[in-house]
Amino acid sequence: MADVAERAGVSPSTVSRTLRGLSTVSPQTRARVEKAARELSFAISRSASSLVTGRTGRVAVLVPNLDSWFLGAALAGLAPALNAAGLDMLVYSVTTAEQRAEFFDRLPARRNADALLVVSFALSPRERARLDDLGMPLVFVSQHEQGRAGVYVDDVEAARRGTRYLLNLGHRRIAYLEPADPSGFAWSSRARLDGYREALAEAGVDRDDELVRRVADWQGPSLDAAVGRLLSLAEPPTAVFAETDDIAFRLLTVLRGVNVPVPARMSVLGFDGHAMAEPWDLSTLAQPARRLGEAAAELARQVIQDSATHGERHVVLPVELVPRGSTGPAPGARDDGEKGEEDARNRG
Amino acid sequence: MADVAERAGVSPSTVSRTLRGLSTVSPQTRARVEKAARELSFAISRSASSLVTGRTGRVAVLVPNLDSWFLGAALAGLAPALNAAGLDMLVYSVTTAEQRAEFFDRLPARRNADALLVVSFALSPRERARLDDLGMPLVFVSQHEQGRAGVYVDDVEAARRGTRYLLNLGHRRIAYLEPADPSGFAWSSRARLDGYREALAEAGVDRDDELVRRVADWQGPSLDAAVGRLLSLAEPPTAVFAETDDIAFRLLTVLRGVNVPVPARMSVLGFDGHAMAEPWDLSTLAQPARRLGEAAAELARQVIQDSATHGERHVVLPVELVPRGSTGPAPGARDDGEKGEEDARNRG
DNA sequence: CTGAAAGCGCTTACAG
DNA sequence: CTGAAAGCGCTTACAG
Repeated sequence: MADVAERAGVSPSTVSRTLRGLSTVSPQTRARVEKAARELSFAISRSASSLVTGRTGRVAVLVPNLDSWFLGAALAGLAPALNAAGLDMLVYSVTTAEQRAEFFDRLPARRNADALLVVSFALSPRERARLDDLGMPLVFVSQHEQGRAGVYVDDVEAARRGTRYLLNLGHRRIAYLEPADPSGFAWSSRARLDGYREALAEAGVDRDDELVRRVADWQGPSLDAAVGRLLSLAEPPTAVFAETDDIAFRLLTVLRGVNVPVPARMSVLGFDGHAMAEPWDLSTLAQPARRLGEAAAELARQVIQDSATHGERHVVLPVELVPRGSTGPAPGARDDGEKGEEDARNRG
Repeated sequence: MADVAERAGVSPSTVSRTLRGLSTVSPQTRARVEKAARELSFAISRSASSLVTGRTGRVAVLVPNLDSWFLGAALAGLAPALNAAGLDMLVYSVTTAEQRAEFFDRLPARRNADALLVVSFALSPRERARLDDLGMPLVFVSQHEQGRAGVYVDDVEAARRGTRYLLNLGHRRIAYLEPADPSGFAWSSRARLDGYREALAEAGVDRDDELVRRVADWQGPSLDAAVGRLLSLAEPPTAVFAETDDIAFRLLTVLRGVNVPVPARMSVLGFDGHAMAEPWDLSTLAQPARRLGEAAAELARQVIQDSATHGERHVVLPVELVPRGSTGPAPGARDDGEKGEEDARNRG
């Protein structure tokens, strides 16, 4: 910066003011400084400036993994939005206990990032306390907590709508497949399961916990086992609600392999709005992952600007049911609408 | 740091030495300092230390998007490996011309990151020049360039092997589907197409550019059009080699929709080793995306350590053909091996 | 093995 | 509108 000052024939103070866009610089001076900076390909040292301002211009993002569709989409929304706000994005993917200890031990200091975005990550009480200790402004993404800034969807309501949709198709035996999270790192609210149960209760369908099965998160045989259990019940389900599209995809594969036609014999409904849901013709509850990321960036900006009032900023984004070919009427269901049509046809 | 020094009854110099793990600190002093630091939840300010050392402890990663399977997997390998080396990961997703100008204008200064990883991103000559000007150490990931550190796979060889596999199944009319990159941001070497052509030439199959079609990168109707073209040729293909698994997935969907059985009437081979390839039963050339990321982290470390000798570090990782159900013998092909078996069976 | 002092490259009152 | 000076929180020779 001293070089730029010399070349432009001004003081470092003036260079600093010019480069930060302060208005208290005369146009001629500004022009000279900008020219000098360009000629020297000068780029400011964030380290030095953050040392004095106390702001780093950086936001840390904590995620439980990086190779899931949801996180990719959320980051794809988050990154440009942060950059547009002049913030850099530091990504920490914490998947092992060791990394976890490291992260909370070393990284979160207020001085190394202006805010921490916690994305679908289940903080322990101790971790929470440590972050608060450090005065780290927090934004929760795809999860929420009282008195904390957060952006998420209404899982209960969405799951309720999804379940109602299946009920409306005449299904009464509706199974629910939830992912087991072996690491326990991912945040889970059980909200989707709650929504599922509420919708069944509303419709007067008896709760049957045999229909709720937990399956290993990614690949592995436990899905086959779950399907086996469901198909061998005295009264097997005619529809399955999968807590994530990833599970739904695997389920579709298993069903195809064991010659259970979808949706003729089994309807399948997913949750996420995964990019592959359309090619798979999977009915799903689409959540706006990208927009969650964008909203998170906006919250981050606000929380950094005044960390006082950030407590109660909650942004809830909508989930849309996208009906596709993987769901259909329950086999043998007495669907009055369809019946009516048939009658009409027969009369015609 | 001054607080810690006071609490431990030592000088800041000693605190600094302790925290950096220098051996020139007596065990008792070290213990006292560490205790004090813990009690104050002290975390060092990277800004201050990088101001004096000239190192930021950060690596910038430039990607053309964030929501593709490949980048997710690569980042999933990269992030923990960088963290393990004590480096933070700054992610820049540059997808529009505006972001692109911003990035090269503002961010890459040597002082704000110790190295830049360029992942599948096509730099313009001017951008290259600017980065060199700034003395930014570069590592190319999933792309390569003479005299530059890089980690990638041998696309030519892999595509050659994939094509040979189809040839060995008796296919002679093999189409090739390549993605169109509307933004032009993604790096492309044409290497896979070259490998495909080489294998055909080796086998004495005439080159037919009617069989090579470019399709829009993501969704959209252009794939249907391409399939229409192929199926309406005088001599339609019996196999399709898709440059990416994403294209292959969409192709499988289209083929199913138009009642072309796979692989009976059409074999489909992908490229990537996408996580969904197994559930889709898609034959593919699997590249080790995660390991590419890990290797990139290692290269970054080396390049930072001595930027002098980083020129010629090239790491080439292997691609494996994973045959699955989407590929089979060409219809009507005279496969001597199978013929032999049939004869044997008939004799038995 | 430990400390005092200088300095990294900025920003920010304070003068003018 | 501009400059001189102090200081942000570290690290690093230099002494001892």
